[in-house]
Amino acid sequence: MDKTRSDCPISCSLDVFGDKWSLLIIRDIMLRGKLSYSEFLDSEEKIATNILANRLGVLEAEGILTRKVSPANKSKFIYSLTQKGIDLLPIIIEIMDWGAKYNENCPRRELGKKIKKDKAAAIKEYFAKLKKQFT
Amino acid sequence: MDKTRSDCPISCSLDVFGDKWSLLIIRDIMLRGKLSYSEFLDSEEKIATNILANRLGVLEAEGILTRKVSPANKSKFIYSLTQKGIDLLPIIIEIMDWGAKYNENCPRRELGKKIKKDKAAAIKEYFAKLKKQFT
DNA sequence: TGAAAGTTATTGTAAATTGCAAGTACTTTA
DNA sequence: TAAAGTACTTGCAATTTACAATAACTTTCA
Repeated sequence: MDKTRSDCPISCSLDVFGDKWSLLIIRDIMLRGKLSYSEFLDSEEKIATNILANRLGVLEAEGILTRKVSPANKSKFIYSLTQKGIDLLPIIIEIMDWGAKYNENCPRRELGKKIKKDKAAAIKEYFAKLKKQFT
Repeated sequence: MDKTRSDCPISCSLDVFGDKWSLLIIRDIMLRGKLSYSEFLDSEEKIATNILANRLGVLEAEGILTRKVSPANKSKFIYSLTQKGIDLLPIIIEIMDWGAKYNENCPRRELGKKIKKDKAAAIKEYFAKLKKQFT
């Protein structure tokens, strides 16, 4: 991080992921099983390649994700969430819940329905899933 | 809203408040008792006047806050949270908690400590407080 | 072996957004 | 009636973003 605007934890968090793209990358790796640059690139929101490369660099520099060369394909990187990245789950869940509640045209899918039914249980379930997958 | 990038609830939410400033305005009105343009303007992060005016307009257009002329001063507006705005509380809380956890230099204040002790109770307490204040 | 395809970027240019300083229109206060 | 306060708007420079093209590298396949 270059500079923080204040010592408020909300402000410091927004300094890291307060933009239209960072949390969508986190969503893709956290909830949609995407692990590589090309998978992130073909999401429906159509992120530009330079923005994607920039955000992956920032998120890696912030210790939210890490990358290593794919064993199956040495020209490819596999991205993983760190614990700091996994801990973004409740934020993602709350944003998803709010968005689904207030947008007619945003259907709740599997996770969205679980959240509506029992948010705490859904968070717990996905925390366990992510911990198993990434650590 | 002009256009949404997709029908994903996370993407739709970020279309509304996915920037470095919107949630700081929400923080100010939600947690710091700020109610007017000039109060928002003198927060420590130093938002520019044109950005503030633009974000207040967007947040009002999205139905997250409303404004009415101040009874005490007819040249002044008083901003209030709608239910849609109050429902941003869990997002704010989770972002605050994550930021405090991962930033050495972000001390937990009163609410931060409550969150760490019992997040669900803190959210419940503040929901009640906001409901009383704004509805 | 060598051409084609796939992956993770970088570069260039135009458009959009943001930051900063100044000014405006109106109201309240002294 | 002058001064201060409030909620903006405007102009301009700097930064960020979008979009297209290209590069460097690896793997696949004929």
